[in-house]
Amino acid sequence: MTDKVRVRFAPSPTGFLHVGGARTALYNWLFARQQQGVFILRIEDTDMERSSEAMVQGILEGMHWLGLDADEGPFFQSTFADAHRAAARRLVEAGKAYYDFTPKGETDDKNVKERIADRARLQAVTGKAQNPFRELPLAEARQRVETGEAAAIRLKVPEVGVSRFDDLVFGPQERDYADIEDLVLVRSDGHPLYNLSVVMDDIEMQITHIIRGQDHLTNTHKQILIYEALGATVPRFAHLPLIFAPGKVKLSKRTHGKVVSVTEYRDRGFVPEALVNFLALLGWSPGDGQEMISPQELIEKFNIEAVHKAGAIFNFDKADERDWTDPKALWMNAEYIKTMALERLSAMVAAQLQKDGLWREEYDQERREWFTRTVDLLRARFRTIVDFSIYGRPYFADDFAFEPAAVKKNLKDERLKELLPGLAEQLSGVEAFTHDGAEAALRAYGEAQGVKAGLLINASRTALTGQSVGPGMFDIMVALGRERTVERLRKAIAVVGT
RNA sequence: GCCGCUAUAGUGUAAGUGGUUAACACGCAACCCUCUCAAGGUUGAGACUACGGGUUCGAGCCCCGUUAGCGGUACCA
Repeated sequence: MTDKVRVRFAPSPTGFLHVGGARTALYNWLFARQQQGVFILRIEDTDMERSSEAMVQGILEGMHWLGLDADEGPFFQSTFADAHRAAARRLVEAGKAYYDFTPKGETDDKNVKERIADRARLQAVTGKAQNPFRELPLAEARQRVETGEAAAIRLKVPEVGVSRFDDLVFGPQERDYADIEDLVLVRSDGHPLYNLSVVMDDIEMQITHIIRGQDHLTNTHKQILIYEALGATVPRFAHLPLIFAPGKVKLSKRTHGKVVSVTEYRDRGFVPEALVNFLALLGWSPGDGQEMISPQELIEKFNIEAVHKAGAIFNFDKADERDWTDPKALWMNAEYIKTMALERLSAMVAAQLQKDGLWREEYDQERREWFTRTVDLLRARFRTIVDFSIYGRPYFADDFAFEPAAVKKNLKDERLKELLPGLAEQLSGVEAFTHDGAEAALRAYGEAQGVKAGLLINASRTALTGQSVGPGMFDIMVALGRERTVERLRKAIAVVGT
């Protein structure tokens, strides 16, 4: 490896980072880090109408959150439009491209796909005519352009032969030149088109490996033609299988909502490494069955040639609030929450509580240890950081709601109106308010009252947290402390039997 | 229409150069733990490897065909 690896992630400025784009960015980043190469970010804003600073912000935010910081950039493709136009003109001068004076056709109301098919069917009978301007003498063409006549610039594609390249993921690819039209490089209004722009920029930025979505696979042949016309070295290509929504349909924000946006994962309590881990495994695996892989390990183990060829489905159920995104991603996030360093988790939870107005300065002062211990107690059954604010609310705040189902299940027994205050009384008299101390007191009280301990325990859980599930009851009591425990047990009689 | 890519349980992935009951994870179900479960443990259901041929003693793996899905095909990116 003599030349330093240089890769780029080149998204359109759509206002947010798409999970598919995030995976593409991730694979580029992994490859760059592994090869000690350079990772570049370039915004493909050729389509001027669709771009603005704000549209780029979401992408930057998403990448930064995931930890995929670029070594160079962001660069903006539109900045280089003049160079692209100049290159196209050079190709014309060199006889590798030509001016096409055909008036720009009217676009009817049919969709693109239909128009293309119609034209193809027509050509099947007519026979494909060669562009009449392809062989127009250069001097004549130049003169017409100088008089102000509008002309697009098209690349001259060889009439016979095949184009070949070896894709790192998809293997050997070939395409007949006869199947490739003389592509437009620059529109008649002077606007350089995508295929020219990417190639020019990739040459300029000395990109060695182009890692991108499979939707660019067949067009790669066209781009190679441009590289060759320009006399540039053709880089290596690695196309990535697409990520689909359930039903193998295109994953789009329009139809699938925010699940496709990376910042949504941040906002809904994902640990960035968890999403990175999940995304990495969507189309690639280390082969040894390992699933929990840190970014550092990913860098070591990642192998572009082991990337899958078949598209993957990003599984989620729009109707299910709990499974708002892929269940496996959620599971993975829960694993990270369970196993990550407690200090870091606590910091993330603290930020979340601050955001939701549940934070108290003392959690970082005299109750710091309590706070960390509580986070540790709760993390076993939470799947996102946001869960700490929602399901963890009773632990961090005194105003919390009673879940109707929990009340119905655990606070139905009318006897509880007497038992709960009684239990509160008992607990306030316990000398050591510890897990075992509280348990002993509760069981003794249950026995004295002739009720099963389970009734009191389950009722207490709901009385203390409003929920029917959670950590072991006595752990909850200790976490809340004697005072709050006693108070909540007494107040809960208001909801008994409701 | 034409060109191309792909095809292993519901989902994500395994199964070096063809070799035994197709493995793992998520999800799902049941059971256990028991004070709850959305935690933990155990077990289980779920795939005639898209379909049809062929080569072979033997095919998820090789060959041919079919089908389906997807992508491309544009003065979109």
